[in-house]
Amino acid sequence: MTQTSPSVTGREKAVDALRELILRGDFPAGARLGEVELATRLGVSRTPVREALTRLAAEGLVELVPNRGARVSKWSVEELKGVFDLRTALEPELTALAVPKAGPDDVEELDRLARRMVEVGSPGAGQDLDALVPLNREFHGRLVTLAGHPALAGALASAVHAPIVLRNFHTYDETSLRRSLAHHAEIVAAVRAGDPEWARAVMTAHIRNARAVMVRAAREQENA
Amino acid sequence: MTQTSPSVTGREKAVDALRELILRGDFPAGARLGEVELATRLGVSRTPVREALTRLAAEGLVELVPNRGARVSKWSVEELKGVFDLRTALEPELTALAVPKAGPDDVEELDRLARRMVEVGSPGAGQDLDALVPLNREFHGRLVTLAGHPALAGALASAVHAPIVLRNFHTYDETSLRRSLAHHAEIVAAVRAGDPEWARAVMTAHIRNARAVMVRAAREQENA
DNA sequence: AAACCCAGATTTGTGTGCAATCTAGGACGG
DNA sequence: CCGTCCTAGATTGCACACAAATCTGGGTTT
Repeated sequence: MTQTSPSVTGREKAVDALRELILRGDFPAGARLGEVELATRLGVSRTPVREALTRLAAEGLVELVPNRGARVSKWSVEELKGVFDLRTALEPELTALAVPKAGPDDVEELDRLARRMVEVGSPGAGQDLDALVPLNREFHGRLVTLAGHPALAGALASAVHAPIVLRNFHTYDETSLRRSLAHHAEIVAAVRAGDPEWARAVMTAHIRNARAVMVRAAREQENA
Repeated sequence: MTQTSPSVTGREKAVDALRELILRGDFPAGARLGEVELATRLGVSRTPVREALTRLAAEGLVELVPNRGARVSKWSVEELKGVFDLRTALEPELTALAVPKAGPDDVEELDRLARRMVEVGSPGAGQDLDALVPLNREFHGRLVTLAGHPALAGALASAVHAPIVLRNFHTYDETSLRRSLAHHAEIVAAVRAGDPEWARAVMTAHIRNARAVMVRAAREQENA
């Protein structure tokens, strides 16, 4: 679902820039997004900014209330559950589809990403939870791209955004984090073995593990 | 996925009006959508029209090419298959979720819709395939709403649009059409019986039947 | 005759002004 | 003291104007 076209128009530039800003966490969830503020920051006028906001609203990244402007989306516990239900319905299937399409280079790259995540994710001196976010995006994104199924991928895209905005890896307890990293490695093994059902099963477990972590974190935050 | 808010702003008005125009078939698939033309037709300026177009593009109803305007979406055979894969992944699940939430009134209404579809859909003097389209939308829409799962429903929405734009019932052969109408009745029976798995299975069959019909029709059209 | 090229016309992209709406804060009355 | 009303500032929604890009048709060249 990444934008691959040249994007010469200001609107596309604004969409990509703003999406990246939000996904990278420059704006906290719930933050107000003033049109003039964004226009200044992105170096364009309000018009392309408005169009970018409507588009990101359609992607689910921002919420748009008439006459009251835009905010970075927030998710209630129930909404978060729903988002992970959606991932559960789609991402294991996409993973299974990706398996027969993965060539040696793809497996190699997935393996590299999984190993790198273990490096920066393991507790200790070198741990860097923020570095985990882009690596994780890349890992899941590669699998989705390999699947070669734009319709499913498009439907999944908005569901993948939610946990990213919530800066997820900081909410993992150590056990769940290790489990999650192990899942990545096991998915690579399944892909290498050419076993779609194995990959599907591990991805399902991976998502349900993440769901448990995120739901617990969101519930705690709601009660605070 | 239906817009329930008052929608006082011109943009919302434009989105809803334009979506309805496209779904009702006022514009054929692939038709060019000029901004000034739409602005005149909807009685607003180009600005809200542009925002409506970007939103409908996100819903998958229109395709937006930079500097070259908007067209009503067309689907290749491969894309159509993908869209039905998405429906297969989501709609049976939503149907199963709807079963325990349906009250007597809901069952009654679904039954009424299913019967009405048999009336206007059965070959003979009273057959009116165009009248089938809104009834079918209503039937599936009710089930989705009952499920009470906004995340899944949102992801499904774009997938439901595609067959509607293609004015689907004209492409059904008689056997497939009777089968489709029977599915509706059987889903009502499953809901009445409170059996989610039954409902899920029939909905899966319903979608695969539709998929076969649409794919065949699209392939013929592509070879013409 | 076919391909190319170039200007005019049309259409989209962007900036900006103004009206409508919302928000914050204080004055007023209970 | 608390709640309501009202006003001022700020922000969004929309329309319009201009700039940039694309499309069309006719004429020229090979």
